[in-house]
Amino acid sequence: MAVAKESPPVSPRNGADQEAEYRGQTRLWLRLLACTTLIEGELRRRFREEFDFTMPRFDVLAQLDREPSGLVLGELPKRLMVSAGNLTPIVDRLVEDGYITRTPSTLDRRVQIVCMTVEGRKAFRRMAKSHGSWLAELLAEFPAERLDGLIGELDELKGSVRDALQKS
Amino acid sequence: MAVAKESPPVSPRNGADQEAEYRGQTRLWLRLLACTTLIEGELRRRFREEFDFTMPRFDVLAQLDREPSGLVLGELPKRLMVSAGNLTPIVDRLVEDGYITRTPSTLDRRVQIVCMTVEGRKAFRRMAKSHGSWLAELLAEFPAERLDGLIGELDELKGSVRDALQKS
DNA sequence: AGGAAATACTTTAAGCTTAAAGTAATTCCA
DNA sequence: TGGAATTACTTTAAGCTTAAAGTATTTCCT
Repeated sequence: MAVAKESPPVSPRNGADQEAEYRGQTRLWLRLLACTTLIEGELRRRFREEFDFTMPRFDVLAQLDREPSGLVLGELPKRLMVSAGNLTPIVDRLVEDGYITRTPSTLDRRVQIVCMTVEGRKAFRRMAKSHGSWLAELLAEFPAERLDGLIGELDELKGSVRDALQKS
Repeated sequence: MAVAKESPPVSPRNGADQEAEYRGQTRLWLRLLACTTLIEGELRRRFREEFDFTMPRFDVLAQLDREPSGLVLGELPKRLMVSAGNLTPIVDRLVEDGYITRTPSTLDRRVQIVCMTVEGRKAFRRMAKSHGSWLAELLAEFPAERLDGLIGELDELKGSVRDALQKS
């Protein structure tokens, strides 16, 4: 839509030509999605089988692991790129299960501080180690010397998409 | 885990060394996930706003678009890499809404054939066109001449992961 | 001061997702 | 032939996810 609008073709194009215009981008998207789905499914399966845990819960712990003094609850949706409402029940359960604490701020009664417990940190370290080795296993056949190159490309891709989103 | 088992280090390693061993793979995974999440969120938002539709529904139609004579229902979970139970309510609703038909096979009463309707095909074409141009827009800043290279890398990555999964 | 706007978070409704268990039909094979 | 195993699909329970609406608190501004 925006493409056709922003750079109108000199001559009218038929459906096939238009399709050809964005085939590369569509193919890239499908590959990206396939890779992510494949890896995510396997990671989820292993988290469940080995630790009876879910990835969203792990992701929350991973954020808190980097913040010894805890984090304002509202930071989590931003960092994890999920909605705020999403986190409420996930944090609820992590508190229930003793992995984290949720403390109302004394300065602003709307704000809550979440912080990993000692047990939470221990559990996270254990799971993080497995998580890393699972990834190393799953990606073992991909040439290690090309990892950084691919990471760089994906970084650029992410930047491009962010820029495009800013504009729209 | 498997890495440590399959190629035991000559000398014992401390935690930091172990972590370094798979940091590249972890970073790659996080980039991959970030790119996918970013794009997927935007596509979902646009599907909802423009067409009041969801991506899983679109994915089903995309599969059926390539099969003029329909598809055995059981093929969908395989192609879309989702569970069978997942598709039941999605297909239910696509049938309800008139996008597809679901016909019991006369040869095997366990089997159902799903097939796009004329209206479904029309709706799909319209959405697919937008889908493509959205992707072109979102990826517009990424150098077009490097698309194929990245696609190739992701293809290889996918193959590597598939191989690793086969082994495990 | 005191009302409007903004902020932080929760709740709700709808839909996606999976694993596991369940149902019905078919095939396999002894 | 007739029971066991397999296959195709559905159902269920639990959890993730979002958008939108709701609540409580704070800030901003007149």
